Amino acid sequence: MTVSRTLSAPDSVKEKARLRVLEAVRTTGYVPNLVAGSLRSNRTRLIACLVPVISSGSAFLTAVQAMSAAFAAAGYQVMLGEKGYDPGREEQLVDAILARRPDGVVVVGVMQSEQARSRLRATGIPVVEAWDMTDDPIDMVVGFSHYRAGRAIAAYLHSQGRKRAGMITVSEPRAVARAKGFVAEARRLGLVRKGEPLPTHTVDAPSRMRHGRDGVTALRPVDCKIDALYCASDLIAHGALIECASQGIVVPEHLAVVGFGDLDFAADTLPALTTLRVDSRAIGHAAATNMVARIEGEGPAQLVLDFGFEIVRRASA
Amino acid sequence: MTVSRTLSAPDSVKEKARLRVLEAVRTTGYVPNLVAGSLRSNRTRLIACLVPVISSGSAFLTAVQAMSAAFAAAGYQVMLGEKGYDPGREEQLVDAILARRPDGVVVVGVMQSEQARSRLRATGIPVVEAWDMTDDPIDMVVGFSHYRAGRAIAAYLHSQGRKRAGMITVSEPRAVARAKGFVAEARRLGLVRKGEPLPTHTVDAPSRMRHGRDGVTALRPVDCKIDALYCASDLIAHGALIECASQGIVVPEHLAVVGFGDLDFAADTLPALTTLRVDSRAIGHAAATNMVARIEGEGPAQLVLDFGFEIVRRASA
DNA sequence: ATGAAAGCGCTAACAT
DNA sequence: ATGTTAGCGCTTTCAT
Repeated sequence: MTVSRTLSAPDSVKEKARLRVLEAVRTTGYVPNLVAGSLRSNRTRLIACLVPVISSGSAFLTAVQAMSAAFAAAGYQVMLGEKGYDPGREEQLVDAILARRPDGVVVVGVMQSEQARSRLRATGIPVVEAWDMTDDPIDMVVGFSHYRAGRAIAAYLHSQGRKRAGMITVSEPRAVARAKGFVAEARRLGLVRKGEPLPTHTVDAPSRMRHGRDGVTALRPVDCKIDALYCASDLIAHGALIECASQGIVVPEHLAVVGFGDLDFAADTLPALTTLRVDSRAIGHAAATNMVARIEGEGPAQLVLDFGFEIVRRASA
Repeated sequence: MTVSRTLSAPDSVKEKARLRVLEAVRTTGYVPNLVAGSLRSNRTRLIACLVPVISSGSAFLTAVQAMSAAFAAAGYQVMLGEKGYDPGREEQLVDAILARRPDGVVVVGVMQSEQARSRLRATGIPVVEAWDMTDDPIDMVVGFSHYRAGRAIAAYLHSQGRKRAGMITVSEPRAVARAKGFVAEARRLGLVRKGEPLPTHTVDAPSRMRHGRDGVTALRPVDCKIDALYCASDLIAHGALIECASQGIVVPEHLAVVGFGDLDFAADTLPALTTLRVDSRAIGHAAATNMVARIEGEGPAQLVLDFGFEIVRRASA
């Protein structure tokens, strides 16, 4: 017990005993067995973090990074799981995760599978859904509304005097929500021809610059007379800028281009990219600190944090 | 015991008993406690994966993704740890990790701290150092030589008739190794003026497109008469291409630009980026499968896998 | 094919 | 401030 106390609550041990213990720890190379400790105390100090995919250019990576740093600082380790975009996989993953008895689960993006959601809820374990808003949270939510983000982009383009909108979007739940918001607002503001669909090019996640190039080629902005293009990610938008340059379409004179995410290259494209910024670092940090507070019993019983977003106006729109 | 067997070795249980167990599992919502199982069996089915940083645009992310998929398929969960670029942090992290008794540790890039290395070695736990080669491995190594990669890029530029080389590099161990190789070979081949240093712009990790733009501005390729530029990452190279375009420096006529990593946007820049490709997916997969084989007792006693690299010739050089 | 006994290495709870 | 006892929920081992 004196060893245990020395390592977990040094102040409760007299200096003399503590020094003897630390000396013995050093000479023997003793490393405590957290597996045993976890079994007894029913606390693993493990957090499961479920992400859609591990891929560069995903805007949420920054949130994951901020989160993992904040958790590490509080003495928690992060276990990573890839949900993929398949609900069946989610259920398996949730069971594999729960078997390890994490002290908390962070879901980046909402969990699709209803069965997985109810399984999580049933355990009573703290859950943060990060990077999205939902009407029916499992537990805590920290993020922003993708639907409203899409609307804000359409409104911005309209406010800049644009007349006809097009978009390149991704078949991934958050991007779909943004696309819906974009279309709804674009239609409301007259950026879409009556009775016609909004010119759209849809690609599979995860986004790549290639998709932006292909999207511009497929949409043929000159022919279909659009003067504003929303892209579901900055990576796609960057590809669109490049394709425009190579086709002689002048941005923003002929075509305004808006991205999403304000990734760290957005200010350095030609022309600099107008985009929607989300404070990923803050979201990740808040997800972690609220989770830790909840676990350690000082947390909020309920929590819905909407961090919102802002349009970053640069040269491309 | 029949429950335990049903869940871990179903074939050793008669069908009747098995069905009863599975039915009970379903109705009670029983989720086995792997913490207890791990304590008794001394196997956690956890793999610790230590990465330099979680950041988009790092070429090794693809390796991490392939690895985590292969581990998941084999029934192992991945615990993520950020080493940062600070050796002190490495030691703390290694202790925190070892306390969880992972069945294996994957280090992306070699471990800097000698103390951390010997601590890992002392435990006898399987270790894979991935994404690099080293003369003094802790255990297994799967990767390629960054030094040779740097040399290959210099040799390629020389073979294309280039006369004077410059570079934009990053203060991160792997990039430093490449830079050394690049300088050595460039000097040997006469791409550097006698008695002068190779024109170099150095930035902090992780790389960003901004660094490429700043690097071109700082190096002033026209004034210092370089006609070949090596960039430590594709992201930096892309920034360099953009800055060249905005300054009217024509690539490749005035300046050949080579990147590193062959990230998925490399073919889509203007002009398309010549770069050095590493088969990250294969490296990640091999790291995982060899680790699993070793853990499960069928693995190689020793292992050094050099996956090499290839120059992908595109328009920029 | 199934069951009984023991114990993995800690820490909660209680005693001194 | 330190020590004693018991037990977390499994799996190994041995018995039937």
